[in-house]
Amino acid sequence: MSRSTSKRKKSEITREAILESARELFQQKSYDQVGVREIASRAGVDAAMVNRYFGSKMGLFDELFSELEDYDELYDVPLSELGERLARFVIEGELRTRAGATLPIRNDRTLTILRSVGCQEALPMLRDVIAKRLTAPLLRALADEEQAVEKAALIVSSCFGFILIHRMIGAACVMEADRDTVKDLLSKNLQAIIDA
Amino acid sequence: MSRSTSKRKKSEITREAILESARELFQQKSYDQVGVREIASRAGVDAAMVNRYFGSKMGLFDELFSELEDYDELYDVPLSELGERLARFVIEGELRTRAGATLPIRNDRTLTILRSVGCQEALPMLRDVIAKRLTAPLLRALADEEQAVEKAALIVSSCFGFILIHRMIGAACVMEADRDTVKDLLSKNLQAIIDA
DNA sequence: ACAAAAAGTCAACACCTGTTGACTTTTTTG
DNA sequence: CAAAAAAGTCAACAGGTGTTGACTTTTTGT
Repeated sequence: MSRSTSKRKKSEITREAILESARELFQQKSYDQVGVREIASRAGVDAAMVNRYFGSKMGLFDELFSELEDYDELYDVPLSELGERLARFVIEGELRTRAGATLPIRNDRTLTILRSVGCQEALPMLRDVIAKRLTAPLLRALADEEQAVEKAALIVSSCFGFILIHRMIGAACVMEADRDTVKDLLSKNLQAIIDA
Repeated sequence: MSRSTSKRKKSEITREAILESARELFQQKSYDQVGVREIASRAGVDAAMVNRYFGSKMGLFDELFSELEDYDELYDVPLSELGERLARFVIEGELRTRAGATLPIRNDRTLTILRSVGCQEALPMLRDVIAKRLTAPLLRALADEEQAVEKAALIVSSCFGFILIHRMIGAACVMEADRDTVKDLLSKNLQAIIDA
């Protein structure tokens, strides 16, 4: 009944401020290029708060992937349409259903994974996220297909590869390419893997 | 005529020792996870030697890409065979001609690129290497095709993506996949992009 | 309103980083 | 052989890192 139940508890606010700051920064830079002081100051709090709320810098980083969306929705479509859906997701960064509604799935966290994949300290956890959260649902969707494992490996490679080259490296060849043409090519390409 | 012309000049030896040490380490860890002291000690010299011979840590890193092989050879094959050749190169890491000779092309440096692609300091240079040394020859090979830029973008994405998932992340789905099946799928997949 | 508990601040610790300049040792040259 | 030049060593610098514990302020429950 005290004034703190109407507003969110203060601790919740700063905790969320730290998380939001970390989301932004870890999407721009790799794990060891982002300092706890930088995260804290952007959140308007002291650096020690990171350790208070998340135990350690790695604890905070870990938390970013606990809040990862459920990717089963992404694959919840007839196999004959999966290629196109994946291409849209990879290139547009978000996913709209045919009806026009926006699914709560964005691939921002994929970029965060890629940024820090060079950090030995973070790699084991990221590998785990990729396996359990991203690949496993795809494998489930492909379960009835022959060579499901190999197809999944190639699909994951292609998707990550495109996001890497496009959003992270910003390689010239991709930036100069026509967006719709690329989307069409990628769409048919992914579908070809599925149908192989 | 002094004894130093028979043996290689001492300075050449340590210079090469530093380079070899750097090649190994930067292939295993990212740019900012490898220290100059680590490089030097593995080469059996003092850390200050890195700065003496290469100006700075970044100067040494830069040097690793000056010695990059010429990738024109990789694409010097009829377009109808390019898909298979790229797949072999990506998966096996080296390239044998039909005759059995080994071309002096390895994709080790590709791994070095991927390891450090998360480092803001190194990214501009790596982006340049990708554009000028890896992508440009491919674009030349595809010059007569329609949608050459878009096809190149997708091919580069797929190749980098596979090396990323396979050699760097070591994701479960790829490690469990049957090597020959994956090679066959990737080969046909890349060829499909070329022929699209 | 008072005491207990939670939240936040601050300074310091121990360690590591790339780089530099003075110094010593080795090699080459005249 | 002696002097000049090259090669290598060493210690220190200035800055940054994540983390911690003591302390102060704010909020909570009675």
